[in-house]
Amino acid sequence: MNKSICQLCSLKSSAAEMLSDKEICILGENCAETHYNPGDIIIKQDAHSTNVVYLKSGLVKIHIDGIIKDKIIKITKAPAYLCLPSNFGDKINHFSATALEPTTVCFINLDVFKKFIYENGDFAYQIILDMSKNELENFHNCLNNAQKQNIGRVADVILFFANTIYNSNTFRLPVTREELAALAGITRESVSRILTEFNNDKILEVNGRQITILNEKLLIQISEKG
Amino acid sequence: MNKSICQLCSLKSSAAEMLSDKEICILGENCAETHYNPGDIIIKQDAHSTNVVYLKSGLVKIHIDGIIKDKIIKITKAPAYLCLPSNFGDKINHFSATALEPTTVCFINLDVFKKFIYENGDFAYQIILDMSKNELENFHNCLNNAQKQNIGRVADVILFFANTIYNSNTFRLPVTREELAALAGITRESVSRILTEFNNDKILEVNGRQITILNEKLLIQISEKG
DNA sequence: CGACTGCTTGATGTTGCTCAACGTGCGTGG
DNA sequence: CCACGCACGTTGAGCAACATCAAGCAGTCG
Repeated sequence: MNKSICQLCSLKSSAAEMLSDKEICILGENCAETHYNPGDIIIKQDAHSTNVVYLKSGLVKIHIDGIIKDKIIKITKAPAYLCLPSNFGDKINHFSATALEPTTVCFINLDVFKKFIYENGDFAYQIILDMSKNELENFHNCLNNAQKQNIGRVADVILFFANTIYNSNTFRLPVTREELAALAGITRESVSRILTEFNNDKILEVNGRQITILNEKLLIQISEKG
Repeated sequence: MNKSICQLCSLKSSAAEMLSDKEICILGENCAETHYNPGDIIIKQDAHSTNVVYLKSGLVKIHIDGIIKDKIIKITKAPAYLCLPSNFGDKINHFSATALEPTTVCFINLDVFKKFIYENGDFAYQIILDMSKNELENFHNCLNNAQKQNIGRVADVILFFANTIYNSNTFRLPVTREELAALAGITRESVSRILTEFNNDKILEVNGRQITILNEKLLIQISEKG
């Protein structure tokens, strides 16, 4: 881990942009940067949550060991704070976070972070904005998972990677079929079947993890109508 | 609607407790109290979100018109802020809120609320705490709905009313079977079947909307193992 | 009394999970 | 270098869980 020079950081969060020079200095002294490779565990579920975790670059999955099987809550792209609610809730990490791509993370001292909230209204407001957007997104996901059937969920996940993560209709999945299933809340067999079906119907071109969307309109339809 | 005298209000939120006398005064001038009866709509989905909504007393359901059918996101008991994320997100209400019992609500001017966040760190921190707890709860719900089968979901909902809403093993459901189904994410027929099954197995005593939990231990087991 | 709402129960069809078999690529150790 | 185990992926068959459809009942309101 390195003490980071936050003044020079070009990847500040919108909240950190609100900090004064003096506060940025304090941040730098209470902040450690770490690098992770794909598969590395960044946060472990049920561990004590002692730091705010800022995802500076990279891609991670937020997941939880369910009673029965692992469930991936969501995929988060930098920049983002990871699991703020765990920091302020009961101080226990409710989720694990694992890197999917090479990822850089800053661990920020929780007390310093709190101090900023107390003393810098603009900072606090940005954090609240951030949490609000997050929660709305989560609700959207929940609804999908609650009402759609398998084919719609898979369509959803594909569109999510295309639109939100890679901004491209052709991309390489950063996850296995197993993880895809955990994300959609179904079995890996079902994922497999649906992907080959999409391939046969010329909706996708599937080649291992390489995906190309051929008929986006239809895919959106499938995603929407369930 | 009445201008409320916030100074004398005994049902302040933990955030409002942090306000100074002067701020409470400002709050009083920018706050309107309204009463609702069961079935009354408090917030309407897709409407412009112009006020912070504080649930002072009563019980409401937060729901959303899905593509296919209505889904109840959750049941919220006073005291609580309703839908803060909608206020700070895109200013559109993402959910509807409907009273289930006689309910009192304070509408607070959003600009005044923001001002408090900017200028009073304790207030901002309490709001963040509140949102954090909310989000953790929501995740818990999401997980349940994602992994459990029908019988476990119904057990969950019954335990929720017993433990969280009424703090008693005998209570009267504030919702129809239809709403119970929308809350558990299943059909009303399934709810019906499972409740009679619970009744036959002496787990519950079901008498219309009147519920008594006879075998809580078993009910918890059913809820946990899915 | 008829219309309506809320609830229950049974019959039937569909969805998707489980289980099992098998193919493939990769790394390890003999 | 080959044999083997292992993770990942695909495919098919059977079955359980649920939704849907349909019918009927009780209570209520005009």
